[in-house]
Order: sequence, then structure tokens, then C-alpha cells
Amino acid sequence: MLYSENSSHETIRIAVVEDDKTVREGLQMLLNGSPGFSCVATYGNGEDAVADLPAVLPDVVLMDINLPGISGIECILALKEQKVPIQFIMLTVFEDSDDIFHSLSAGASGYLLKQTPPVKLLEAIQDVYRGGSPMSGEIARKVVQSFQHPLPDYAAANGLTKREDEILGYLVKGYFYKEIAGELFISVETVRTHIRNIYEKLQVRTRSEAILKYLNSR
Amino acid sequence: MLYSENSSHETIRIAVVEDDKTVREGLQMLLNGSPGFSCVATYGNGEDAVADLPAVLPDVVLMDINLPGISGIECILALKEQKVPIQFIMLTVFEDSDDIFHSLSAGASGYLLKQTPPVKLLEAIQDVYRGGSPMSGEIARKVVQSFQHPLPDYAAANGLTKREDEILGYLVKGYFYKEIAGELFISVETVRTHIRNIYEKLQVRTRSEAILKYLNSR
DNA sequence: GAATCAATCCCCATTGTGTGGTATATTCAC
DNA sequence: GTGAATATACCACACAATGGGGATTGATTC
Repeated sequence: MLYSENSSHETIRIAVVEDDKTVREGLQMLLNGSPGFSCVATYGNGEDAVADLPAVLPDVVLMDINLPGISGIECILALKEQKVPIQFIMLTVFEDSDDIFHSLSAGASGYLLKQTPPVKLLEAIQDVYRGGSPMSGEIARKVVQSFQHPLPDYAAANGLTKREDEILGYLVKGYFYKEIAGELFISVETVRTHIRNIYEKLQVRTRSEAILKYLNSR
Repeated sequence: MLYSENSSHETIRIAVVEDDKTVREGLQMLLNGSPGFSCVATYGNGEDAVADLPAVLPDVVLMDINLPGISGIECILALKEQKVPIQFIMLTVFEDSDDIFHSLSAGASGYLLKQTPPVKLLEAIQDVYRGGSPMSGEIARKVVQSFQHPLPDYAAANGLTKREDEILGYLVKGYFYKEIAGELFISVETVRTHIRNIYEKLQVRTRSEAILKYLNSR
């Protein structure tokens, strides 16, 4: 992994999609003024970008999320749909969780706040160009946290007792009543009673619903 | 967001868990030789770390994954279990996808390769200390890609026909055979036949197994 | 000590599910 | 056109799952 060297051999071709004229032109100047970077196109809205980018085919696109008309996210979806081989870095003022995850799901490779210093921005572009995924620190933490199941204590949240929670575990794994009874050394009847109470508390009527409800909560 | 300034006011207390003595002592020297950083403990295995860290309570732990005895990941799980307020940065030679996701799920905040240059390592520690989540470029990309549902075409992957895939959809949502039949304007018997074939192809014997298999594949 | 709750067990009845076998019409490929 | 795959449909059996009722024990709370 190499840092801070792009220098001579290759110039990264970049396009900017940003509705604020000042910001857009500021980025353009920054890029064209930095060796190894070239701003090959700028767009003030998503529609123009979607129409034009497949022909321009830059290496990296700096994409604002909040655009008049279609959003930056929809913009990416439209271009990915056409399998245009472009990398996207989202540039936005807010670190809204939904925006972050929607952007990444849509296919963005990086996610930075607009307040990112110019040097870091250039580094990020190189990073993406080389196959990385630059993110502001807080953004990265949100992304990482999405892997850390908060484990909201499903049992407590639904008023399940320990035994019920235990049985729910087996239920979700697909065990037959018989098998659960065998595992816990209790009668099938007892298992049935517990499950009845579980369903009552979870407001479901079948095992399938219970499984879905359980899995969707984590 | 601030960069490259930790200087005087606060010293970050760090512990190192690493079985290779050379690497361990190298890190210790690096940390103690850098202003703003202090290596308060080192461990050659996970067991010692788990036993001792709750008392030492460093701000950040640099954790190797491959340790003799319990792994670095299990180590984190054990400490998180006790709700010890420590941030973890994984340090490893391999960028194995499973390791990455298991580490992050376990509660690691950062993930770096051992080949990361010292300066970047120190930056990463500061980043974690401030609430960020530093990752090597390739690692970040893997994490980001995990949001980009490849949608491996479940039907094709298992040799399901269009109709079977359609029915599997309802099955997984918890619809009764009756309801599926109603939705598709076919008889319940036909639904049953399809489901029999689906189970055969998916190598499952119950609806629960089918749901789990289906959900786990995306 | 009465009330409450968790955990245990039982009966009855109905519906849902899984598996066995079989069959027909259509379509698509060779 | 023969054969394979697909979608459709039926019968029958056995077991699993769900819903209604009720009951006992032990621990905890008030």
C-alpha cells in the first residue's frame, strides 16, 4: 500500500456533480491545479451527469447527495444500471446515517464530508482510484457500528422470560417441538405452552412470522 | 474534524496484544517514543490480556488476530462481555474477509494491516481515540462492498425455476400454502408440488430451514 | 398468608406441512 | 418427433403446529 504518490505517470480523470456553483468551481480549480489530477467535466444537476458521464467516462466522480431533481444516490443507481465503470465518492455536508448506507448500497466507494481539507480530498481520490474506500472518521465509525449488532436484548424488549427466550432460540433454528423438549429435558406440552406465550408476546401466529420478526430485529 | 494534533494536553494509553516478541517490542518502542502516546501494557497471548486489561483499562488496544490459545477476536468478545470500555484496533498480516467481519462484529473499531507505516498507525490510534474507525484502504473497500448486495441470483444458483423462485418468495414471507395458491391462482396441490421440488433443490426438509438458508445467503 | 408469576404438564380439536406416488399439457432443444 | 424440463393437478398418510381449555408446583413479592 502506497501513500502520497501519484506524481507523474498517470493522471486521474475526475468529474464533479454539485449544484452549488461556488463549490463546484472551487473543486474544479483545486483538481486542475493539482498535478496528477484533472477535472474533465462538471455538472450542476444529476440529470445532466447521468446523460453525459457514460460518454466522458472519468475515473472518479465527486458526487453531491442533495441535488435539485434526482439525488446523487439515484444518479449513481442510474449509472450503475448501465454498468458504467466509474468510481463514486459522495461529498456532503451532513453525516446522515440513512444517506451513508443508501449511498454505499447504491455503489459509492467513498464518503466524505464537504469540510474535508483539500489535501485529504486529493488523497481520497487517489485512494479510490487504487481500490480503497476513503471515509471521514465519523462515517467510518458509523459503517463499522452497523456490523456491531446492538443486540437490543430481544427477550427484555418483548417481555420474554429466560425460558421463553431460550425456547425462541431453538424455534428460530428450526428445531421441532420434540427436539426442543429433548434438549431441555421437558415435555413437548411444556414447550407448546411456552411457544404459545411467546407468540402471544411477539404478536405472531406462526413459526415463520416469529423467525422473520426475530431476524429482522438484529 | 481535526488532523495531526494530539500534542501535549492528553496522552493516549495503549496496550498491545501480540505473540511475536519482536513486533510487540517494536510497537512498544514506537508508542513510548511518540509524544502523546504511552504503551501501558503488552501481552503475548489473549488469556493474559483478558485477565489483566479490565484492571489496566487502556484507551486503545492494538490486537493481533492470530494468537496462540484464544484468538484476538475471542479476546474482544470476552472483554466486551464485561463491558470494559476499551477501543480495539485489529492488527494483522492478512486481509481475510471473514476475519474482518468477525472482528468488526465482535466490536473492533479499526482494522489495519501490520505493514501499515508507523506514522499511519499513530494517526489511526488518534482516530480511534476520537471516535473514528481507521481501516486500510483495501479493508475499507471490502467493508463497503458488503453493503453492495451482489444479489447472487439465488434462483439460478440453486437451479430453481422462475415459478419455484416466485413461490419461495412467498414461502419465506410466511404465507400459508393456501395464500400462495390464492396469490398465484393455482391449486394448493400445485403449490405443494413446487415446494417439494424447492426443498429438494435447496436440500432442506422444512420451511424454517428454507427461510434460514434463504436469508443467510444475502 | 395471599397474590403473582414462571415453569411445568395434560386434553381435545383443527389446520398446516412434508412425503410418497401419479398424471397431463406445454414448451424447448436436439 | 422424441425426450427433457416445466407447470399444472390430484390422492393419501403421517406428523407437526397451532389454539382453546385447565392444572400444579415453587419462588417471589407485597
